[in-house]
Amino acid sequence: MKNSRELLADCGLNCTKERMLVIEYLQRHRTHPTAEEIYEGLCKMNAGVSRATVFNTLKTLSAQKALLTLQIGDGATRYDIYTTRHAHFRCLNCGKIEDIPMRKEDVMQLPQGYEICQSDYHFTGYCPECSGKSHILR
Amino acid sequence: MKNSRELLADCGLNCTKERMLVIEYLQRHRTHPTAEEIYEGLCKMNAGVSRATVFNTLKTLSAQKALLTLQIGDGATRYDIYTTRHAHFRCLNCGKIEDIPMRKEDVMQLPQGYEICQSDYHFTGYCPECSGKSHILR
DNA sequence: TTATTTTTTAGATAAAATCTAAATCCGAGG
DNA sequence: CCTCGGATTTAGATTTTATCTAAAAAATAA
Repeated sequence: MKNSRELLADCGLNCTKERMLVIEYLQRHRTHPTAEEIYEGLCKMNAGVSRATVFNTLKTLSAQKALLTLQIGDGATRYDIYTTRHAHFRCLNCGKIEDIPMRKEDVMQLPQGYEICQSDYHFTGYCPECSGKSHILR
Repeated sequence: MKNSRELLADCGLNCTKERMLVIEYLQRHRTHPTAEEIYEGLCKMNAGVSRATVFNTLKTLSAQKALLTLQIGDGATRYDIYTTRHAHFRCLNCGKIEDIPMRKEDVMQLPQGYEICQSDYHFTGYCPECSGKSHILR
């Protein structure tokens, strides 16, 4: 796994303490957190990083394709520092968002002429742990 | 194409003038509009429908799976009244959102145990019309 | 019709993200 | 190491998107 300093250098971005903290938070928390969750996590560490910086950093890194942005239908944008091809699954019962491996043959080909910069494959439903349970809460 | 009255009946929803107007707007505008765009469109028609009603109606209809909600990464949620299986493509140059047909074999299978309620396959990039053009504006 | 329930409404509120402009930091060049 | 200029950070204001509230209106049931 690339460290935060290397990752920033590869993106051609200056190395700042704030950017490193955001990257390292995402590397430690593979839960697809929102900007707000990252901000609160850093606050608890007394990192002294402002909310605007968290948003700025996430925006800058995603412009460099150093992280994925996820709009998976439960409000705020979520972020994923692992950028190798995979799909996402969100459980309607427990709320967790899981990475789903994607094989090459799972990637849909678009008609000639489209230039793809990004693709997102999202599933919503009940995960194996929640699927068997009573549906009363639904 | 089902008319708005039939569509509401099929969902077990009361038939109101406001709901019919929202459904008919979506049937006439296959551009994947936002709630705000629908509201403004109805205002121009002097439909006298409030913003809250547009949001309420969209939420009610999507809970009944009578329409798709799209979070395709450019801000507000977008809506699509055509609910047969298809993917979406958003052009970074001209901004349009296109429907992309999906064959059965394009649908990825998840591992055993997952219960899928919804799946979304979104592509972002440059459409055939914009792909050839100068990249200066990017 | 009358009663009951559902829906609509305008405006207030909340949530998510961006903007602003002043302060601070980074790092290239000396 | 030090300085300078551009890049970055910051707190708070603002904007955007969506939801909440409770009273009024409309739809449905009796």
